Parts: sequence; structure tokens; C-alpha cells
Amino acid sequence: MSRRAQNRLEKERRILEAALRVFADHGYRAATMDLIAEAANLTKPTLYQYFPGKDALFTAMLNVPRERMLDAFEGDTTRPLADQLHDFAWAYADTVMRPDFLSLARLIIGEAQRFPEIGTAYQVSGPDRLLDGLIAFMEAQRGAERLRFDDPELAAQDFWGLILSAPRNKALYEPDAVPDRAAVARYVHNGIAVFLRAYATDPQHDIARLAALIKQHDASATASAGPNPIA
Amino acid sequence: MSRRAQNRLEKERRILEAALRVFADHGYRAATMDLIAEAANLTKPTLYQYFPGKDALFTAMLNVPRERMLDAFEGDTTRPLADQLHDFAWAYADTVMRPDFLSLARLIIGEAQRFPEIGTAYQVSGPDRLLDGLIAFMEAQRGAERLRFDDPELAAQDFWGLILSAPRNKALYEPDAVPDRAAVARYVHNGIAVFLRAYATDPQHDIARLAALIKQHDASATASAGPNPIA
Amino acid sequence: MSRRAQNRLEKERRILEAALRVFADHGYRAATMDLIAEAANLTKPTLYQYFPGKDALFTAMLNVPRERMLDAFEGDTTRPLADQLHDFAWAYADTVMRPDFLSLARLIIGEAQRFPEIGTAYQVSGPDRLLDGLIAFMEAQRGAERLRFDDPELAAQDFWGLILSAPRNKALYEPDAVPDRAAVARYVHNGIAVFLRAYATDPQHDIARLAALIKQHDASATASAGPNPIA
Amino acid sequence: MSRRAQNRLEKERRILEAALRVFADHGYRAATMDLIAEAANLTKPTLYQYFPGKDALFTAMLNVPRERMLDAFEGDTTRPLADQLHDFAWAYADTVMRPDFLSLARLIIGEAQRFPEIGTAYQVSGPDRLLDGLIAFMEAQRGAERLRFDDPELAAQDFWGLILSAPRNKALYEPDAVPDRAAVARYVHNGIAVFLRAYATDPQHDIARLAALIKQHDASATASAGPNPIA
DNA sequence: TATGAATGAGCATTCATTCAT
DNA sequence: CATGAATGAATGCTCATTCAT
Repeated sequence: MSRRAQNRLEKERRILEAALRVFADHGYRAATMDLIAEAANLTKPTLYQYFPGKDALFTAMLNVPRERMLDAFEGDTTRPLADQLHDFAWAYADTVMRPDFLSLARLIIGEAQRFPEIGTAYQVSGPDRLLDGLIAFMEAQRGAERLRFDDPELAAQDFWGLILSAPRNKALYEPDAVPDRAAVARYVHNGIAVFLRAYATDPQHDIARLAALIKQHDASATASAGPNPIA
Repeated sequence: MSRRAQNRLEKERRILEAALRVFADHGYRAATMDLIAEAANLTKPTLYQYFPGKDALFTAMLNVPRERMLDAFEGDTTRPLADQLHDFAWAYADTVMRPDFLSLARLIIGEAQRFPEIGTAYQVSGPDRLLDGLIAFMEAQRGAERLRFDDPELAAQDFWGLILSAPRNKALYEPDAVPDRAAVARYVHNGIAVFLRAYATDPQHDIARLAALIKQHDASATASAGPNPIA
Repeated sequence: MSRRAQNRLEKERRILEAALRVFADHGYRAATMDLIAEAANLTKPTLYQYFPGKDALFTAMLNVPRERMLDAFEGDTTRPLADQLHDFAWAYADTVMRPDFLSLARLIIGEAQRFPEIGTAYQVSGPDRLLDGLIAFMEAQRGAERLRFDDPELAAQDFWGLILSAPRNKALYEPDAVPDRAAVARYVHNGIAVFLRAYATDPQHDIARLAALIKQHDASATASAGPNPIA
Repeated sequence: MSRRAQNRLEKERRILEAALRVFADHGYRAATMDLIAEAANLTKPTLYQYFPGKDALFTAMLNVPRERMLDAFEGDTTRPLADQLHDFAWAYADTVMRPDFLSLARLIIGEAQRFPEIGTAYQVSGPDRLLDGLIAFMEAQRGAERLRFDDPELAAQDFWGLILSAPRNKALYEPDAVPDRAAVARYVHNGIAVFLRAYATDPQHDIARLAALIKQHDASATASAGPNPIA
């Protein structure tokens, strides 16, 4: 790749990063091209040489972070069920609760009404793809007779809803009070336990294993009272 | 109250309703004072006599809809557990999935970064208050030895996450593809069943009762394959 | 008409006049809305409350001067032929050679390529309508056996071409050297004479009458050498 | 001339041609330096190395096309009068009604107010020079006692006005409805006839000869009803 | 010499807000 | 108290012009 082209790509990335920051901080309308240009350390006309307009920049910007979220999880499916769910849950949580991803999510939700394609595109390329991985995982575990259910999609959705819906909702509504990792752990660990209790073929065994993992994970001590159904 | 004051209050309400519509449809920035004035059938200067500015109108507007959502549920706690959960779930679902509430939610989430009080206020006055009711309910059921858990808040959150997180997330991101009642039913009914399986002291009995309720509810036929852990 | 409406109409006229000045002086692109607003003694947003945009203002402006040009001539067709042609010619010349109409014509011609409707509209509503009057006049004179020809439209065009094409062309190309009334008279008087010579049934009589009119007209002395075919 | 200099000159010509196209198509303001550079197949900075700015390029461009129009007519003055007028008229018409010359004329007229030298220069170098040829021709014919008049300039202008003012005016105002050759022929042939009728010493003879020429010219059939004063 | 990249200045348009009536 | 009219301050976008290479 030529020096020129490299430089151009690098600047394009700089613009996209600046755009993410500015859009996320101000919302679509309040994010002015001037602000973005300034944040990217260049002038407006230069900005316009890289992207033909605000909408284009916005949509282009939304395609950047997806990748990082995509390969969130590919595990060794022979490991203990609790271990895999634990890893999966944290991989997801650590992505989804990152401040920049939360900002982006707020932005997309806020503009979904007027940019319907964007919301759909994001949903399809982000959460939906992750869900597919989760569904595949669920089916594999059912095949291995570790989980029991009829509808793998519902199983996957239930897992998600149990571990992350509460902290994520709070985070979406209260940017200043995004739950810290300890607070998230409370929901995540509880969610895994409840999921195992409802879905596992051998809940007691898996929950015991989970408890060990949690103790390990909480070496740095959370005050959480432990997952809910201690059975 | 004098005639004058009454008139004033009524007009204020009209403004707030118009503001809700316009803000929800266009977003904060794209909602112009002109549009709001027109929607309220008055002129801009009059608008400014009722509210000192756009921000003030916005925040004032957000305090209106709370009430409707509040008294969402007050049930007879002696009825069968499955019946109560079923009613609770649908009361919640029917509120939360209404297009206007979804619009409002998108609006608040979208502006949460720049109006942090708003997000918090909404969270506290809306979802949190509902959650309180749910927590109280959970504790009552635990007292009656129908449910078993340590942390009632987690139980409540789990219930919410199981029945509504999936369709609501989709609805937030895709305004054009808000799940219809049948689609919501799939999640809600499954969620209740999974919840009972994980939390009920006598899951089999409650789930059987739930199945009857669902059959009744689905008199008008949903294609849903039934809740997940049919056990 | 209410005071308000009257005021509004008057301001609208003020804007249109300012627009004519500014557009004519600078051309379409170089005429900024700021300049027009300033010339009309108001601010840009006010301007936009009267006209929705630059294009609209431009086209609206083009509909104003037409009227003045329309009823340019309605004469007593029983008067001597030379008298009527003389009056007609000067009515036309005095309109068409006015600096503001010349500016407008330059403007329209200059923008005709990108605003094709405008050029057509102007042609139809201005020159073409005048031509219709001239054609009717020619036919009347043919009926009275004072003129002789087959095609009245060609007769009308010939008249126009003879009296005004030369000074008007010069004026269009050289705004700083617009022929003065004396210079125009040279072409107009010559043109009438040549026209009579080619078209009149009794040229000698009509041209003699014309010579008298010219002498009268030139009481204030032009240096013009008289019309061409003194015969 | 060195290879270098030759190359430079050739590129300069390419730029000027591109400029003519772009200016004529878009008008002065809407013709961007980018467009011109692209049309000339080079980059903007190179453009600026040949011409110091837009204005300079514009004025330079206007000095190019003159020559083509110059040598429009040099005839054998001993041929029949009608033949010579016919040839002259068509040579002029075919030049003046060419789409590119019309575009250029519109451009110059449109910018005449802000570039006064341009209009004058064009007038002097284009039409005026042609007029000089025409005047000389008229004088020669007067010397040969074929035409009769006092003022040769007026005679020349009358000829021009009779044959071309109508179609050219229409063409200037309506780029989308430029008269085709048949439509122009109607005016041209009529104009020559009228001119002969007013100016020729032996009109009948010349008009008869003209009629033959027209029949020949219209081998491909025009629907025109013939020139006006068939006498 | 030629070019990819950059920029200062401007322009059409909009909006929250304020007067004069 | 209500309104038609007005405005200062942006905002997205463009363009003639200039560097650095």
C-alpha cells in the first residue's frame, strides 16, 4: 500500500473515531460537522473530502465498531457448561457495557425513528449475529444433553435477558450511573444460575461449578449476596 | 379554582400532550417550537408564556406520562400464582410496548447523555416504581411459600428480563418492526414458564395452570410453539 | 384590506424590487440572500418568511415587471399609419431600452440554460404578448389596405427587427454604452421608414408623414442623418 | 519553438476549450474550477499554473473563439445580388445559431454587467467586425447601383435585423427551443426579400432570382409559405 | 512541472427566542 | 392575554485558492 493511501486510511479512521465521540456525546443533530472536524483535528472541507455529508458519515461510523463486537465468543464447547456460560456472559457483558458502546446504542435508539435502516442494520449486524452464536451454542449443549428445551432461540434470549437486561437498561437510561463491574457481576452471576436452574439437565452440578467460578472471579471481592436461587 | 386558572391548566395540558407527540416523533432537536405550537393549536409566543424555553418544556413534558404507567398493577395476591404473574406480565407488556411509550423511551435514551436528570427521573418514576410493586409481590409470594429466593430485587428483575427484554430491545432498535401482540406473547408466556421453573416451590402445578391460561389467552390463535421448558 | 395585510403586501413589493436590483446587478449566483435582505431593509429570516427560497424569490421577481410591459400599446387604429407606427415603436423602445428592463433581460438570458422555464415564461408573457398586439395591428392595417403582406407574424417581426434589434443588441452586450434616446431614434426612425417602404401600399405618402413626425420628435435635435431610404 | 513550449501551448488550448464548454454550460458562477480542471483532464493546481484565477481564465477564454466567426464571409462581389445576400445570410445564420455560439452569447450577456470589458470586447471583435464586412459589401453594391441608401451602416443593420433578430432572440431566451434550420430559413428568406424590396434598385429582378435560390435551397422541403412581400 | 490534500471565507437555510400591537 | 412579524446565531455544505511533495 502506498504511503499516500495509508495516510488517507489512517485519517479516515481518525475521522470515524472523532465522529463516534462527537455523535455519541451530542446526539445526531447537535453533533455539528464543525465539532467533528475539530475533534478529528482538521477542517470542515477536508472532512467533506472524506465523507460526502453528515448522514454518510453517520452511517459509515456505525459500521466501525461492529467488528469488535462480532467475534465476541468462540469457545471450546467441551469445557464444563458453567465455564462456558460464564465466559460467554462476561465476554458479552464486557462489550455491551463499555461506555462507548453504550453511547452508540443510545445514539442509535434515539435516532431509530428517523433513520430506520440504521437501527435495523445495527440490530442485524450486532446483537442478532451474537445471538446466532449463542443459539448455536445452546443447540450444541442440548445435543450433548446438558441443556433441555424446545426452542433454542428462546433459550438464547432468556440467557441474555437474565444476565444483562437489568444493568443494560439502567445504563441506557442513566449514563452517569452505569453499573460498575461489581454491580454487573451481581446480575450476570445470578442470571447464569437462574438459567441453569431452569434449563440444565443437571442443575445442581452446574450451579456448584458456577459457584466456584464466581468465587474465583470475585477474588477482588464484590459485596453481592450471591446469585439468587441458592437452592 | 377560578375559570381563568382552569383554562390555563387545560391549555398547559394541551401543550404538554402536543410536545409529547412532537418530541417523540422527531427527537429533541428536530422537534421545533413551531411544530409544537402548531400541534397544540396556538402560536409560539403563547407557548413561551407557558414554558420559558424548549428545555423546560421538554423536562416538564417528561413528568406527565408517569402516572399512567404507575398504577399498572394492583392485584389480588391470593389468586393462583400463575394467574397473577400472567396478569402482571400482560399489564406491563401492554404498557411498555405501546408505540407512544416506546417513542418516549427512545427519546429519553437518546437524550440521556445531555439531559442526565431526565433519564434518572424517568427511570426512578417509571420502571423503578413498577419494580417496587413487583418486588413487593415477589416477597409476598415468598412469604406464602410459593416462590423461593434470597434476593427479591433479583427475582423481580429476572421476571422482567425473561418476559420483556427481547421484544422490547427489538422494538427500541426497530420502530418499523415492533413485535405485534402474538410475537410478544411468545416471549411473555415463555418467560413466565421459565421463571416458574426456576423460582416456584411447586413448578409443575404452576406451569400446568399457566398452560391453561395461555390456551385461554390464545383463543384467538397464536402460532407460538408454547413456552420453552415444557418439562 | 386589513392594515396587516396591506403592510405585508407592501413589504413583499419592497422585497421584489430589492431582488430585481440585486439580481440584475450581480447575476443569480452572486446575488446573495444577505444582499437582497439588506437592500430590502430587513433580515434574512424575514426574507424567508415571505419567500421560501432563492429560486422562488427569483421566479416571483420575474413576474413583477411583465405587467408594465404588457399594455404597452393600444392605439386608435384610424389615425394615420405613420403616426401609429411611430407611437408603437416608441412605446416599445422606451420600455425595452430602460436600464432595469435591460438588466432583467440580461439576467434571464444568462440563466436561461439552467432555468429554462424562466426564459420561456418571460418570452411568452413579455415579448410574445406584445408581438400579438403588433400582429393584430398589422392585420387591421392590411384590412384597411394600408399594408400589403401574406404573413402578419413576419410583418410584425420585421418591424421589430428593423426598429430595435440593433440598439437592443448593443445594449445587451454593453451595459456601459447603452444607446441614448437620440441614438435609439436613429434606428427607430430609419426602421419605420424602411418598413413602410417595403410594406406600405402607399409608401411615399406614409414616409412623408413620418418625416413630419420625426421633425416634430426631434425638436430637441438629434444629430441623426435621417432615415435611410430617402427615396 | 521548443518541445516544452509547444506542449505548454497545446495544454493551454485544451484548458481554454474545456473552460468554454463548462462556462457555457453552467454559467460563470456555477462553473467551478474543479469542473473545468476535470473537463481539461488535469488537476486544479495545474490549472492555476496556466491561469492565475477564475476571472483571468474567463476573460482569456473569451478571446479564443473570435477567429472562427471572423472569416464568415468573403464572396465574389460580381455575382448576382440575391446570390450574395443569400450566401451571406446563411453564413451568418449558420454561425450565429450554432448551439455553442448561442451558449457563449448567453454567457457574455449574462455577465456583461460585472465584466463590462468582456461584452465590449466580444461586440467589437465579433459582431462589429462582421458588420464592417457587411457595410463594405453594402457600399460596394451601392457603387454598382444595385442598392440605394444614404447610410451604409443602417443598411447593414437592417439586413441583420430582418434576417436574424427574430430567431436569435427566441434562441437566446429559450435554449430548449432553438429554431431549427427550417424555422430559421423562414426568417432568413423573408428577410432578404423584404430587404431587397426596400433597398434594391431593381427589386423585382432580385426577388425573382431569390425565389429561385430559395426553391433550390428548399429542395428538402420547408413548409414555409414563402417570403412576405411577394408583390 | 504536476498533484493529492488542505483551508478560509462564504452561502442558503433554519431555529429558538423576542417585540410591537 | 394572544399574535404576526422580526431577528441573532447557527448549521450543512461549497468553492476559489494554496501547500507540501
